Amino acid sequence: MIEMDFAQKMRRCHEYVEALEEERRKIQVFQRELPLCLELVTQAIEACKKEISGGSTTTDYMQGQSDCSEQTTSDVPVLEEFIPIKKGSADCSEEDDEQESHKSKEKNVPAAVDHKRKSDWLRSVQLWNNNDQSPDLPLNEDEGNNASAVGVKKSGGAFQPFKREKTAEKSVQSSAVPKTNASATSTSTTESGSRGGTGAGEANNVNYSKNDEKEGQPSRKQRRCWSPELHRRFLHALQQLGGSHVATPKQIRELMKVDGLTNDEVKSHLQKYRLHTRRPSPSVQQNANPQAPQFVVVGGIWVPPPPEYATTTTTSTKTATVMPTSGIYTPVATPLPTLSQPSATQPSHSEERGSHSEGRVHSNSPSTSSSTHTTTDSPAF
DNA sequence: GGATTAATAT
DNA sequence: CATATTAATC
Repeated sequence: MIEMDFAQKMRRCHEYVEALEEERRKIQVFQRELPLCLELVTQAIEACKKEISGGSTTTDYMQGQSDCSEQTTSDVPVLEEFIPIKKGSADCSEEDDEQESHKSKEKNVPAAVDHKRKSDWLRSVQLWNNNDQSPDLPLNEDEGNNASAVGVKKSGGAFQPFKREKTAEKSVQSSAVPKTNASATSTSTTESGSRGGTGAGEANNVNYSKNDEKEGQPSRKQRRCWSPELHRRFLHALQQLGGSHVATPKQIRELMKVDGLTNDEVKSHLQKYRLHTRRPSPSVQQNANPQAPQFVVVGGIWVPPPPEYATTTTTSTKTATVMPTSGIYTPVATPLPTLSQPSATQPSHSEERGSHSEGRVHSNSPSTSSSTHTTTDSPAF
């Protein structure tokens, strides 16, 4: 009883390694943005393999993949997990609860304190607003649904067209722009439609046109929320295009297949994304090591680099200790269920994928050509 | 693509 | 009320 079969252990190890490798393939594309991440994963893989091949007796850590509690302070802060943190903010959130339990449930959470700290920085830099389908932004995923990996979107109270509660008053100025148009109707009915027939019904676009008739007050567009879902797609697109540095908003938009999404919106988001992927803390306490990014993005969430990097080695030698701390984590990058746009509701299909003004021929090779370069350089942004 | 501006959130 | 974030515009 005390110990499970070695065979079983082995199996687990293998599975883990496989999972890791898969993740590695996924982030390969982002090696520029998250070199550290890549390296860490690689190291983890190696360590695991080593462990497997070598005598695997001392492997305590494999034990339930949910143990190692106390903190893994040492190394491998590796992709803990991601799961969009929610910020119960008003605008577009309706998620409810248990994200926390979500994460912690599967694998232990080190310590309350630690956890707190983490979430702290985690939430400090999120890119999206937590809601899935924004009230007025119908993303059209086809029914295939893609609620797969990322913590299952709660399709539950999906949307409420009018949800401006607290902000309502302030944003009233935009009141002139009742974004609550048709959305109410269609959405309300298919609230669960998060995966149901989402795209179909809602043709409502975000037209908050500046001035319709009277009032030449060019009010700004209603802020659109980048839900995790949206961001996810954004990332996917980015990935397919070969990275945030080569992707162009136009292309991204097309790949995302979200109608109502404009170029500028994507552009803006991209800008922010790049900003965040760079060096968030350019000021104080600069690391001696410019190579080590301050933050990296994992599955859309920015995570801080391990303390080790701050002072110690660049090429982690001590990596040997790397271990599969956090047992199984759910991959954020889901297979991307072949999005398809059911309804082409945007007149602005001028430059679809037929005319790439830019002759960018990115070879998207996320999965296939992952071999040679593993932990390599960090371009130093 | 980057800098500003405006609206919000904290 | 000041500051930080973030999306919209310039």
